[in-house]
Amino acid sequence: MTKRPADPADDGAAAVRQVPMRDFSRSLPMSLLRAREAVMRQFRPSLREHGLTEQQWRILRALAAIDTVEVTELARTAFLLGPSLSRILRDLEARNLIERKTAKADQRRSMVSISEKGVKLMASVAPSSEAIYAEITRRFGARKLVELQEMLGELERSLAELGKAEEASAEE
Amino acid sequence: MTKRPADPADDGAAAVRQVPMRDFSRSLPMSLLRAREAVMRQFRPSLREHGLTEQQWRILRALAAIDTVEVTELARTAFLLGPSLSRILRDLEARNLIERKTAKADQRRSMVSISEKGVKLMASVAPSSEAIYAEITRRFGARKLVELQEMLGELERSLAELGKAEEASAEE
DNA sequence: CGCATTCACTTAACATGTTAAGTATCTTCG
DNA sequence: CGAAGATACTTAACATGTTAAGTGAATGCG
Repeated sequence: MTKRPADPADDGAAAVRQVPMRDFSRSLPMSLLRAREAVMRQFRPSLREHGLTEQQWRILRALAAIDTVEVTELARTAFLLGPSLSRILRDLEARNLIERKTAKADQRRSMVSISEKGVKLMASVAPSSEAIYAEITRRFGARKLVELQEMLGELERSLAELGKAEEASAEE
Repeated sequence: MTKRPADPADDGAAAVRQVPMRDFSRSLPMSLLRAREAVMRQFRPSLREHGLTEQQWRILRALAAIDTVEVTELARTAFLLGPSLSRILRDLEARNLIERKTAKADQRRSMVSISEKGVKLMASVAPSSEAIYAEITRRFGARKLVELQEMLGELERSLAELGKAEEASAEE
């Protein structure tokens, strides 16, 4: 048992377990993941009843507010990656919930808007969705909710510029 | 007839939709999603260099701390759904990063543990991972980080029992 | 004991996340 | 003008999220 290499460069596989890192369940990504899941768990059943996924609902909501947008801008608004958005728009268009037409000025751009049917679907989902949000707010506390969201925004801003320097210096 | 200029900005963006709901970008799920993405964006490149996804890393971390667990318990610890875990364990086992053997007492249960190779891989990733976490902590502030995590935990607890009553009354 | 239930996973099927490659269009600049 | 580069998507490929169904092994109970 006293067999222990004095050289710190030597790995000593057995020693690894003595460095457990932070308690796993308390890591920030985990906390965020669990919190978000707790929230989304409330919404999913209602959305599902209306045949919508969380992301599809995000897109419809974004479209309802913006009226008409190009795909790239919609991706930023709904916080979806291009490929995901591309697939979802294809499906939503097939279900006639959105409409698409290429911009005249720039044939590359595709302008997206919510359809009449999409508006109606939103109207049928919104009440229950709002009710759930209200209940969450009530349980957690309206003031704390605002405070939490401010902290989340601040965290986001704190990390916004992190990792840009590397790309600039290590481009290939 | 004067041919209308192809400028799309002239249609006046007709009356904004009626029921705007909360500002979309300020919804709680969105705030949580964005914050988590801002954090994970920092870790992914490093993990990727070592051939690991976020979830695979979660599993290895959980295993390193627990030594040996059954799959269901691991799912709870790593916060993964059964099917996802099942697939990932299959792959990690094929890469010899974990080991599996069915429990003697109960043939249904499968006991999972990290392998020697898995331990070494962890040791090679941990330093950079810890450095990134330290930088995030430094940028956001250690105290605020703790505060944020407490709020997240509280939010989670607030919603823990929500939605259980329905199932009890509306079982099919 | 025997059989319906429950349990611990695993498979299946479909949707999204993530990165890389492809395609068509537009822009730039010689 | 015209080829190189930039843009705005779209496809492809692989991994995970999510729900439902399947499989084999315990358990409960008459």
